[in-house]
Amino acid sequence: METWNRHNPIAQFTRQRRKELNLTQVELSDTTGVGLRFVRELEQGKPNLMTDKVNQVLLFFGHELTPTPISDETRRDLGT
Amino acid sequence: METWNRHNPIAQFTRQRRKELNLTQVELSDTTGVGLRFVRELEQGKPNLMTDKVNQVLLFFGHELTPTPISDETRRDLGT
DNA sequence: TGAATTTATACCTTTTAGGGTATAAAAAAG
DNA sequence: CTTTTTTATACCCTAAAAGGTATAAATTCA
Repeated sequence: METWNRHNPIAQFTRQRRKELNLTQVELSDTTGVGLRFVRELEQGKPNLMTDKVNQVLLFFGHELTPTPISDETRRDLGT
Repeated sequence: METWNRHNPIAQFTRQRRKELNLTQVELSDTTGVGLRFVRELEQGKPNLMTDKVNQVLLFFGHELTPTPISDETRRDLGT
């Protein structure tokens, strides 16, 4: 099983934004319409998610998934 | 069923980069290790993909999926 | 401290993404 | 134009994501 990583870009972004708005995971789940379990797996860095669910959450923060140059953080994870 | 969109950021990016390198879908499939069908669905803008598969392809181009502010293109799609 | 709230883990079920392959359509090459 | 290559569509199958819920751990705050 691939390993989870709470510090991947998506997980980190979501958790940070949610906290900034002082929302609980339950509230974020309700407002975005995704399941509570999904919010949790997302924030805990589950390695495999469906893009439309992720975007459903990101949209709430005015964001979406797009390809960007690999970050140092990620490069470190890849052992490069 | 949600509608496909060949012009979404991920689809567009992948197709463009692949062409720049003069690769066929088959070649991209082989070198990245994802199925050929996946490459096709990706480039044709299937609305729902798994993030790790997408990243498996993007990695080949030195990129990865991250949250970015919503583009005008996407905003148009959302009818906003 | 202890009570209340928030987050994390575990189990089961339904749905669907992705792989493989075979075929058709379209594009490129000759 | 005809042939070859590339891309697109259609089918079945398997694996796993996402949902719901119940419980446990951790955090907050009185």
